[in-house]
Amino acid sequence: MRSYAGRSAEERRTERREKLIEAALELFGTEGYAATSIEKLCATAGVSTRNFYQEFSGREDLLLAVHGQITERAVAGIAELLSSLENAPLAVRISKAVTEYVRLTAGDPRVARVAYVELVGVSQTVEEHRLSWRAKWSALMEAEAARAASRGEAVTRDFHLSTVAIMGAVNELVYHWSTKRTDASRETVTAELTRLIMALLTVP
Amino acid sequence: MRSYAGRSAEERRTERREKLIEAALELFGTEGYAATSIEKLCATAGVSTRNFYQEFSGREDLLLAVHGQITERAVAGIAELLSSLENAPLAVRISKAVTEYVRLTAGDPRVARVAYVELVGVSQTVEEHRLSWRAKWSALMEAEAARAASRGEAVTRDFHLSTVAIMGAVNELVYHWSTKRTDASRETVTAELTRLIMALLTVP
DNA sequence: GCAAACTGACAAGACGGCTTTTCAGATTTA
DNA sequence: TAAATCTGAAAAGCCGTCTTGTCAGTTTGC
Repeated sequence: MRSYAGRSAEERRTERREKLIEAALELFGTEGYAATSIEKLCATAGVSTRNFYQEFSGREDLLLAVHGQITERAVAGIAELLSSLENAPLAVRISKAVTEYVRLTAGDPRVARVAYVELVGVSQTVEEHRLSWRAKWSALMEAEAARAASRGEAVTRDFHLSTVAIMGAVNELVYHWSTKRTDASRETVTAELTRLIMALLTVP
Repeated sequence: MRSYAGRSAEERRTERREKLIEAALELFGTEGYAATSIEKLCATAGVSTRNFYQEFSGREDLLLAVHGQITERAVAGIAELLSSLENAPLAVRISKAVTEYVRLTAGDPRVARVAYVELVGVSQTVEEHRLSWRAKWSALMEAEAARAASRGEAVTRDFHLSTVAIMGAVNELVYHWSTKRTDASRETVTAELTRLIMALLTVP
């Protein structure tokens, strides 16, 4: 491996990888995963098919990479936000977390589509990836609920099913809003979700 | 067209159609839509590929037929149930409707998988079909909410976003439970959903 | 300047599924 | 019984995609 065009081999690989992930976000997020061939991906990224197979084992691998990037950003953003609101009241923590989540995932409609539509039902492998992320989100929310309960801000009960329901509600609403923004303002959407989550945490 | 093997042409066509829909439910619901070829479908149904193309324009057409059957049964079941509970209190109507919905869609895990996973993100056409059904459910729920409000059983506000959130919550939880029944009893699931819906209808 | 390494573009083989056609055999009607 | 009709099974052509291999041209290190 030798440097080339002023860049090291490592840099060239990383750059190609990023260009392919960007192209995947664009194509998977607008035309759909099923309708996107590897040739289209490479043409959009300005990369040869040979390069493609140097970075990814196939189209599915690229899909997982795109989703991984999206979700890692979202998890990191929410975790950082919550830790910065250490002593804020529950309603504020929930409201700000929801607002940030909506911003991160629905800010770009392509992101929402990849995360909530294109990733679903692709294959056994992708499905396992999807469900494992879902479990992580669920655990994060259960921890937050337990914290609220211990501070007397929420009732004490098993919140596992509640977190699953919340994920469904949040994702469906975020996707709905990302496709039909005329339906309501962003504030209305976050208010609706905050109301739902607060209700689940405080109603016995 | 002539009768054959004691059956009219119409009967033979209907029977083949039903056998194909049953095979599709089995294969789409266990191995997945993407992994199911037309040959597999025909072999499972005990029908030739020639017959297949006499009944359906392609694999996607069959998927829509399966989902149509599932959803029509669910809508009809819920509508009938609600009209039979004309004067029952809201909590009872919601609870029984949720119970019936869970029974209809999660009773058979294959049904849940086809409805909530395999139908998502297949193609533009299928997506339109899916979103139009979602809009119908939303309208049904909005009407029910308006009815409850006029009887003083719910607050008066725009419930559109709430119905979208409810659909997400219900579908996610039903699917979750249909795959991991050990997590909770059916009663726990319906109780969780009833709580969520009642909270959204009564919290301002 | 030169050999070695790397590049993108292109092509070609492999593969699998879709869709139509063919065909021999079974069943019905006259 | 004979002709017409319908049947399932098999095959064959078609198509698009994936994946690997080749190649001439460019850049690098010495």
